Amino acid sequence: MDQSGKGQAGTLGGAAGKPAAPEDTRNSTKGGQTAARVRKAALRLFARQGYAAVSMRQIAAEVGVQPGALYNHFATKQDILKALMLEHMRDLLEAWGDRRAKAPKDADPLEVFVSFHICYHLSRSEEVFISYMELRNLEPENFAEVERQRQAYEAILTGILEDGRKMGRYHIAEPRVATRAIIAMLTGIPAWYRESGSLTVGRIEKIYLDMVRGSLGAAPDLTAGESG
Amino acid sequence: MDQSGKGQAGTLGGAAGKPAAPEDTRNSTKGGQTAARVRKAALRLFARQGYAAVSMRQIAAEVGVQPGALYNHFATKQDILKALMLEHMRDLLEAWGDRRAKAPKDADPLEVFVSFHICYHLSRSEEVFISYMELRNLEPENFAEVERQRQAYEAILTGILEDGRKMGRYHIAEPRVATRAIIAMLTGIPAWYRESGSLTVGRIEKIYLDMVRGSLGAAPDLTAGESG
Amino acid sequence: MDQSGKGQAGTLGGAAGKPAAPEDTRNSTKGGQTAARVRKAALRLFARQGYAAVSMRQIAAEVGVQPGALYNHFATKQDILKALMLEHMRDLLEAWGDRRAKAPKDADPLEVFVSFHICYHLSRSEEVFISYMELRNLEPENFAEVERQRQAYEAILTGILEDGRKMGRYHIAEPRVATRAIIAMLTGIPAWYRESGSLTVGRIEKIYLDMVRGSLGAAPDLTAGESG
Amino acid sequence: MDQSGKGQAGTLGGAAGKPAAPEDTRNSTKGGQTAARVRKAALRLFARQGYAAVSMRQIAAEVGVQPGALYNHFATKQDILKALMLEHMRDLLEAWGDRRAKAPKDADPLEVFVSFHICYHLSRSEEVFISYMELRNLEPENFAEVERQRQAYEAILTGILEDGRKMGRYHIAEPRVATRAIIAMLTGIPAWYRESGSLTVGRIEKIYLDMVRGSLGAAPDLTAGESG
DNA sequence: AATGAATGAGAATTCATTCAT
DNA sequence: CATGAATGAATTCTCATTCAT
Repeated sequence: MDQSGKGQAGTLGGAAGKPAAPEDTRNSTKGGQTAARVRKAALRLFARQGYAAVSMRQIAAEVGVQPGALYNHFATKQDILKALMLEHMRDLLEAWGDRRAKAPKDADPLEVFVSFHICYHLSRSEEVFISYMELRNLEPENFAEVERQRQAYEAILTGILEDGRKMGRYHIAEPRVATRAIIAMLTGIPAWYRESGSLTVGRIEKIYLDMVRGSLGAAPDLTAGESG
Repeated sequence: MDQSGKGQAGTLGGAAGKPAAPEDTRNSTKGGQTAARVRKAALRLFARQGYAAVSMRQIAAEVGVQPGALYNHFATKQDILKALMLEHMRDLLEAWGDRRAKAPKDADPLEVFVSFHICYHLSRSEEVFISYMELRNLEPENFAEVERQRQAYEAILTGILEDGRKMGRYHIAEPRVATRAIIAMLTGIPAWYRESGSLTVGRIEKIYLDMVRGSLGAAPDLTAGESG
Repeated sequence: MDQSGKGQAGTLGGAAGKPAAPEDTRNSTKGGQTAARVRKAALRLFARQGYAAVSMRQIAAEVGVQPGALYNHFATKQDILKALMLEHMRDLLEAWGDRRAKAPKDADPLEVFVSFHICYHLSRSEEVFISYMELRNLEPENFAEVERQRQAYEAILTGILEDGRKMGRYHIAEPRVATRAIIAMLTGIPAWYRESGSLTVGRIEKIYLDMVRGSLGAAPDLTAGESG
Repeated sequence: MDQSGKGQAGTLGGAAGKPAAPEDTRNSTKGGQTAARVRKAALRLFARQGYAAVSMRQIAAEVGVQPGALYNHFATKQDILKALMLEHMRDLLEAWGDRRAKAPKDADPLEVFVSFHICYHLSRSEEVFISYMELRNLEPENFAEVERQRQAYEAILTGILEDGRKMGRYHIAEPRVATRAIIAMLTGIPAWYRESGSLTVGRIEKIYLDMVRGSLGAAPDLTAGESG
């Protein structure tokens, strides 16, 4: 019953991002289409109101279907959440794999990661938001699976930091701590970013990359002037 | 059922809003004691399960009282959340006022703030957690009030950063962005910190202070060696 | 549980009358004053919302007192209703006694009764309304008592009708039926009467007296022209 | 617990308002049957105990269903009341339309109306009772609708009276007042009428018709002797 | 694959009433 | 005589889920 100190996240307000592609589940059948619409509706509603505050009836209404019909696609409400979160983590790791593969060999891995993280999190802000906020509503098994993937993702950055430290580029006391600090910093962006604001994504990437480098004790990137 | 150690991140702010009635937290009368116990029980439960997932029955059971008795102290469930959040923000700002007053005149303001933020957030992790997670469950008016205080709190750090920039100590493109980045970084700590872990609070303060300074382009503090 | 066919009444809207005199209970003590205010508040509320829909809390709020204080004056909510209804019937019969005593010996008893009934019911419309509407909410014993007094009141008119029949003035098949018909007709007045309307009470009395006389097959009263 | 024979009186009206959806009363589907049973149970219970004193649980128990199931048929408790009252008024006006159509051309309209009103109100006494007692529990919009129909019904009698006055048959000062007086008189019947009593409906009709005619200053109907 | 109706549990809140102070 | 706090039961209504059609 007691679950203390769980999942604090700050991407409040979230939801400014583009909706997940409906092809995610690659279903061209009528049922598959409905399942995708359920996922989409649940994603929006969970992000805005929270898993516990959203009813199956609300989701059904959003989809334009009776509540009972949802159970043709998901066995329980919990299963919808599980699907959203597991797919999000899987997509995140997949997307990182793609990005790394496409990056030039001589690119700064830290820069690639920071840029990727910011872009991805801004474009999938609802999934990201849910992934932080609703962890405690996952059943233990599902929670463990997501946690594993989260750690895998963190390990990517930790690896980059350790490599950089070995090469003398970064001065880091605790790579695991630095990893968390950086990811927290970056993940906070969607909480305040607005497309309508004055800052472009590119500018945000630049600012944050500089801050991240600085926090690692790295020499500033001299290919550009002082950021700002 | 217990799934501890879930992710926490986010930006924070705050301002000297209207204080809640001081009687709210009095402890002298019988009713005041019950009200305090309600607050405490709700704090724990909201932090662990989330506002929407906690029932008044649960709170009452925790307090050792019938559900109806809660309504002698709080008109609605929402009012409990409102009280917890407004009091937290008020306390946070008050605590900062105390800390700043006690700090030596020649202390580095950034260091004082970072140290304060980490200590306070580690010592009041449930309030902090709720303040991030349950914002969306606040009714608009209450939300606006909390938001005002949050912004006032952020303004403290922004002020420190701008002063440092004027003095040439910090190289910051966008103080508002830097503020959010730093607060997100610091606020993420309670999500992974465990008293039983190997890192002391003092050590965490040191590591984060170095990272924060670095992120601001400040010269490292040479009174100690490489942080570690 | 089953109370079929009870108390249909039509004095809807009621409540245009003057409040009952607070001296009803002849209490000059502080407590007596509160009791009177409870009665008054309950009268208004019962008339407007119905006994079942009014809470002790509402009554207390109207009186400006905490709910528990009501129990210093009435043992139960039912007792308030009982007091209002029994006092109303007692007052009605008392008022009739007064009126008859004051009437000139040669006055037409029917005219006196009709005039009395209309005036009294218009001036005490809330009590009247409650007396019809809330009969079914009286406990059986209290109901029986009120019913007895109601029958006593009806018997007054029945007596007048029977006297008139014996004297050949009225042509009535069933005096008991005629009694109910006339009382229903008269009691319906407060449901539509408005002080702000174009009809004075005097005019209403005239119209109804003519109708009542006609319904009894009496020769019209030639002391005035055709009513209208 | 059973206290029968409580007072009933009042004025009534009605008009050809918007018909409720005709599916409301269908009986073909399983749900339609349940809805009809809900209506029936609520009718009985509201008539006996009053709207405010009846709980959804009680209605559900009467229907033999769980309380939640009621909400598949009526969105709120208020909606049940609304349905009962609107349908009653609609049925009353429809029934009058039928009766008038069937009456011989040379029949006395007043006689037709009085006979219709008495019969209809004796045969539908629960609906009638609720329609008088629970008006104040209708939400304003629903109340207005019922009121409109009530006035339309009253207008039928007012029309008859005015026609009779023009023809010199009736001597009436205020047809609107006379309408209310007559309707109050007639509507009071179900409050005391018992099938087991000594008076037949036919006899009651005769007595009341004579009283009504007399109250209008009409010559008594000489096709029968003194009513009785 | 969807509907309409149902279940059984549980939600927030209110109720009449009691009682120590 | 009034208060503030409590009880225990009840209130309307919503919930996730099931299932025959």
